[in-house]
Amino acid sequence: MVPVKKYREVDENLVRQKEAAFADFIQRKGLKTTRQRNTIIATFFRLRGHISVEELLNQVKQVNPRIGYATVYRTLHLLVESSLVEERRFGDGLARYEGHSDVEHHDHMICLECGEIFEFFNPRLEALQESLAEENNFQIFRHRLELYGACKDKEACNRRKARGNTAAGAE
Amino acid sequence: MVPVKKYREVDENLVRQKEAAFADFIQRKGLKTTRQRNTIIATFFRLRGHISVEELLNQVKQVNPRIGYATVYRTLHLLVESSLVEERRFGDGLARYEGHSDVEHHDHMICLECGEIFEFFNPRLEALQESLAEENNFQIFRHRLELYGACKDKEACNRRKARGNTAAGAE
DNA sequence: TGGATTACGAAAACTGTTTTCATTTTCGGC
DNA sequence: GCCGAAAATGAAAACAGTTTTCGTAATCCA
Ligand SMILES: [Mn+2]
Ligand SMILES: [Mn+2]
Ligand SMILES: [Zn+2]
Ligand SMILES: [Zn+2]
Repeated sequence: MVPVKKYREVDENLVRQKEAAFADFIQRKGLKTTRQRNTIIATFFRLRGHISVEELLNQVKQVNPRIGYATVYRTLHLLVESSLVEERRFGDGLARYEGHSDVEHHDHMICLECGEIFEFFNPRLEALQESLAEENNFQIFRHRLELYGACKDKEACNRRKARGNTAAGAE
Repeated sequence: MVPVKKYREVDENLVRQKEAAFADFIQRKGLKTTRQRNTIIATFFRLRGHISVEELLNQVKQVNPRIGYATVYRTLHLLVESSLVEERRFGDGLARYEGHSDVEHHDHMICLECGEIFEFFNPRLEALQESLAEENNFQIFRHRLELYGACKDKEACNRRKARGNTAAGAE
């Protein structure tokens, strides 16, 4: 398995690069730069993991309490459209978002006990998918692979469960 | 690629087998046999593909128009709990259900143009997932793999698009 | 067959998300 | 700097799919 690059600390250079890329996107689309959007993306890109709308809004409100749900939703849609962010759905009913500046394409293993999400990437798996698509005369745009199960390390798993992990926290 | 077994016609023996299995499940759980549930499962098991609640209800109502949403939802939950049926979500916002009496475990390729869903199964892919989980000290209970893209056979794809396929129809 | 238990169906409630709409902000041209 | 068209905001309403409630009806075992 190829380990997925992980950042425990926020890489400020990367964040600024992302912010600039989003500004570009906004410009290209003829949209306007706003204080709220800046706050939202600045906050989002400094969060790790798989962030729900509510989690993001809570953080955002600490900077500017007047920002509401609608603007967060709208900004996330723009981030997805700009390809700076990907939407995930792990089956708990909420959309989660992850900036993939710091993690290239990857898939997920989700522990149903403790909520931990492990990220992985394997080139053979990707290649195999391509060859299966080929056989079927099908062209893949994107894919989604999720392995649901449980940690085998029960101590670590229980510890996480105890402190109430959610599906949000990857590593 | 290992082709997934497909039934164009309903296999009445299989359906009756499923009905019996569900009756068993109901019994074991101490629940009651009802006319409505019988109608719903009899209808469901005779449908092919990836069925939404609304599609199922429409069919069911042709047999007994008094049956409502709630009972269909409740019965589908029981079917899933009994492992006779699996719930799918292909990202169009609705849950879809498929009885896997006639199709063993399989994954999906979804054409975003025409809505066609191709089913496939590949042992190497399954094995590879297992070995990746192993490496990660993770035990897989179930998984979900979806390839989103487009048919390369554009004539066939357009034909299907023209007659308004939905994500429901797999082959 | 009585009666505790389970199921039903219509409607209300819920959840996450999107839309509406009145108001405010942005920003290119003057 | 100011104008004004265009875009964005936020509160609230609307929405879609699903779940729950609650009064009534059906099931099924002793
Ligand atoms: Mn991830
Ligand atoms: Mn299928
Ligand atoms: Zn765990
Ligand atoms: Zn197609």
